Amino acid sequence: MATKPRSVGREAPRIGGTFVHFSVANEIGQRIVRGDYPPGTILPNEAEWSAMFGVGRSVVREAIKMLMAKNLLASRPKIGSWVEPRERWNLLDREVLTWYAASPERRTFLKTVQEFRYIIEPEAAALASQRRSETQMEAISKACHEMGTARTLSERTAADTRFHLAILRAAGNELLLPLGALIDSALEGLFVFVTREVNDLRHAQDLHEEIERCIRLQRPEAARKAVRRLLANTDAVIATQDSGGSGVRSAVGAS
Amino acid sequence: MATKPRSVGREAPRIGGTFVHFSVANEIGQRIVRGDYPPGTILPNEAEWSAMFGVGRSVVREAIKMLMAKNLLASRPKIGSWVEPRERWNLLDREVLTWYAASPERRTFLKTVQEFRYIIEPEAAALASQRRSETQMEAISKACHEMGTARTLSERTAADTRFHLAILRAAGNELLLPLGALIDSALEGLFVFVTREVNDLRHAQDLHEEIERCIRLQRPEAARKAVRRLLANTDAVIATQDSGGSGVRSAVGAS
DNA sequence: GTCAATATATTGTCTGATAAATCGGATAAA
DNA sequence: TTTATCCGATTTATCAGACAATATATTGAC
Repeated sequence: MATKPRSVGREAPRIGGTFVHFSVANEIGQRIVRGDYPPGTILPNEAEWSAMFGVGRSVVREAIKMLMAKNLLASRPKIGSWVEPRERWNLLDREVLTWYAASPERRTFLKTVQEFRYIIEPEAAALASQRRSETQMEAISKACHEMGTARTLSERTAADTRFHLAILRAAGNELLLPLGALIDSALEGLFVFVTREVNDLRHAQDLHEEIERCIRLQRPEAARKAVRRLLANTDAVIATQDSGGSGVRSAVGAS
Repeated sequence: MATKPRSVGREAPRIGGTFVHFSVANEIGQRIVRGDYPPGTILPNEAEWSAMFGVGRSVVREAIKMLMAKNLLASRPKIGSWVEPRERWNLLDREVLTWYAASPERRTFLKTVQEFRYIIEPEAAALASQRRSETQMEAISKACHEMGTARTLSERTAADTRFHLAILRAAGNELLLPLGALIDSALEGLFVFVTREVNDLRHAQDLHEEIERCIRLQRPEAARKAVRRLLANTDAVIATQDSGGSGVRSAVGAS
């Protein structure tokens, strides 16, 4: 069973468990967001991609349809496929955001996302403090507590993410949750973590617990302010690493 | 040119100017969001869709890839395609939101979107009042003025949309703009308009102009409050129509 | 020089065939 | 009886080759 014949009739049709059209979409999408093909550019035609990646034309077509669904490109007969203007891109898409995070504009990306959190999260916390059910409150408290007792950094980050998502869920708006999940997954995708001294960690934990308390006590305005304090703290961390580090594994966590 | 021969060699490969795979994706997507196939359901297979719509298999496959790109479904050999759980859907997508708006849950949708605007737009206005450039300010003022002088309702609505988008653009966050465009297009997709008496229209116009003024004078906090007032006004309209109307062409505009 | 017909290149669509993956049942073994 | 293994069937994944539709570019006519 360990060594099945595996009769490879053709060249590997799959790569690492994901399907080929997915890989191709990923590759082309990344190139577009990265800026290899600026908006307005006519992309290589189907045949060229096909030859370039060594896959069938249908695979290329399906990959392109996936990118069309994200508004990264459009196409018409005889013209070819072209990159859509940036404003049309569906930036609120997990994959697109991931590609963005991996692009040379990573710095801009970080600032944009961080600012975006200033808009979303305070309000979410306020809503959550008004509407959270008991079960939702438990989930929030549990995640918060687990953040405090986490032994490894990745454990802590995971709990942090759960904490934020639990708040968004408790806010009870169907559009808020995907938005938060989007941001979290984009940041997570950077594979970078907050590297703070213990003091900072302790401080961050206090800030999280304050948020938890505000939501428990159902105090919207206080919750809003608490979240703002937490975000300001993260800002400071970003700023530090930004100015200080050259290529220092710079740094933002889910918190 | 009006009556080209059109030599239809085969059965109409296109429908109303849009390509077939697009129509098919639209149809299947709408059915999923509408709830015809609840999450977890195995969808009809390629051959069935193909026969059902009278199109080739490649068209079905490409349509399905587009829906996969929106996380509405996933598929694997021998299993077929199944509807993904709702939490995975990319609700922050223009088309998905449009399908949602057209579903039986339209009521829920309206409430969710309206609440969402409470979160986004006040902050956007505050940011805009701090960062708007002169050109951006001109765009905002122009749209606001055109709202006041519009002769038809649809003209007014269009100007209203421009007004909101101009503010979001001036806020200078790359993630904010798609979000606003998303909301506007979703509401617009409802094909419903605010039907107020002249008094209400006048009042709404005043509220818009107040926002414009706050942004011009660069007063973030005042802008925030002005937007909240505008939204509250819209809320009232929705509530009225909600309780009053049976099927009364009920009602939300871009404002 | 302007306008119309034609050539051409590219995507859109259809069809048929092979590969891969997995479910379900049948069969064999403990 | 229960468990493990194998085989067949079904469905998507992929390939390959064809024709249709369409818009640009070229060419020709006036």
